[in-house]
Amino acid sequence: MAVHSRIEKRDVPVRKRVYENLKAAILSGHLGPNERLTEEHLAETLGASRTPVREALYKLETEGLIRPLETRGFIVSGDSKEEVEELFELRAVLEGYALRIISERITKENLQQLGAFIDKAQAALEAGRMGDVFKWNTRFHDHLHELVSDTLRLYRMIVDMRKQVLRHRKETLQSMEGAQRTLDGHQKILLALQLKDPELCEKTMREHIKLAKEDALLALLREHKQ
Amino acid sequence: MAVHSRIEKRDVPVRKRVYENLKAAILSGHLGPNERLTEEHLAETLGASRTPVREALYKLETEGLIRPLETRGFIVSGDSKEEVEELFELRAVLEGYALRIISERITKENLQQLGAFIDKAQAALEAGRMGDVFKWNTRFHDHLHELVSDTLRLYRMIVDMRKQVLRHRKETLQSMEGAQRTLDGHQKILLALQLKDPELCEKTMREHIKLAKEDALLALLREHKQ
DNA sequence: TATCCTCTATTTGTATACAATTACCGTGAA
DNA sequence: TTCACGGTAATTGTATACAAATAGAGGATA
Repeated sequence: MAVHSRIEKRDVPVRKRVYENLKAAILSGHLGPNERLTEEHLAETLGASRTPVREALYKLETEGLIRPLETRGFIVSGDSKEEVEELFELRAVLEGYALRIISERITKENLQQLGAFIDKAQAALEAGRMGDVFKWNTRFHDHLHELVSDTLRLYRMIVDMRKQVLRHRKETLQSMEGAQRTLDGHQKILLALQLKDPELCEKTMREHIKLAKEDALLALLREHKQ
Repeated sequence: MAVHSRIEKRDVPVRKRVYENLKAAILSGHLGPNERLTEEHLAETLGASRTPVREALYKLETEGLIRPLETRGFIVSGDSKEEVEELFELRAVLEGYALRIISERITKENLQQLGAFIDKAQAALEAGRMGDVFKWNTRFHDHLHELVSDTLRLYRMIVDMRKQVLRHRKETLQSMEGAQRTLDGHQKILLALQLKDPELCEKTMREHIKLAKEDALLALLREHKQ
């Protein structure tokens, strides 16, 4: 056992482990918004020294997941209406642009693959397996993202934002109507891609994400009302 | 003298100073592409310990200014044709979107101010004071950026990219035709804003930055030919 | 009782120490 | 000459130490 953990430590840098743990804790909601973070405490909790913790904190700061307090420490960024809105707006812009690029380089195989994901999600929806709907929808987007993975900056930004969005999306997909709307959106995206119309692609993706934004905002509202 | 420098140190954190210095060195070309960076060496040069240097390095990495070597150390990211292209493309998308937002909230005073910047740049151009042309053009963009400074993510991204772009723009504006084209672009942007047409605003800004991209690529080509 | 001041406990910023990893150089054998 | 091997120097990852800054509590004074 001791040996095993030592091997793990050798392979994965502590800094990385700390970073991933913190990020997961924030995105999963384990560390709630406005929670205060101090280096010492985190270091203890995560079983590391302050050095890697700081590095993780600074990285999370540049990603906007936490923000520095005026004087000392950080707090987890809240998900105010404005912030959620901004996040989705930016996603809409970036993913819209990405789809424009994609439309110019997509192959028949890619289109088939995307279609297959939609079909699987649709089948899952009809069978009421919401977990699977989520899974195939995720695959759909992942497949699209892969297609711009060479455009490194864009790719990074999109993947990053998508991760942040996940914390506002758990509940959204739990409603059948929401899920059906998402699927319709994917269908439209596929159509735009098949037409190879960059302009339409960009527009369609923007609208798709705008819809997701509305859902997320509604969910947020419900959450705050409780 | 010693006292003075000590006061400076007290106000500005070393980490920040190191970061700014490194960034400036890279953007100004003092640290050329493919230059190898080691913590120890940088720490010595900048008169700091390794801790703040590391922090600065990691930050620069997330910004894409440097990239980690396979095993150890970092190198300054080169400005390959692809990277420059990508940078400008993304700028076009983000600033286009920003102008769309701006068009919905801009005031008469803002429009007048922007017009004044254009006039001053034009006058400077006709007088052959290229330095001033650059200055007023910068003010023009800065003024626009201020108008989205509440949209924090977007604002940060734009400001960041703009800084990175500067290293590809020094020579561009030295040609009279290039400067005149830039000014024409600004005039068009102002017009689109006056019309309060979001669609047109986005399109116009994209085109404006696409032009800047062409200039930058030409400059890059010249540079590589030498 | 309210306010200001001081002292202490936290907490962060920076430097440094140490271990582990990797590159680099030289030497020897085929 | 070339390749392989071993050892040393360089470099990084992490922990820790220490100083500076700050918040917060408690006491003194009005």
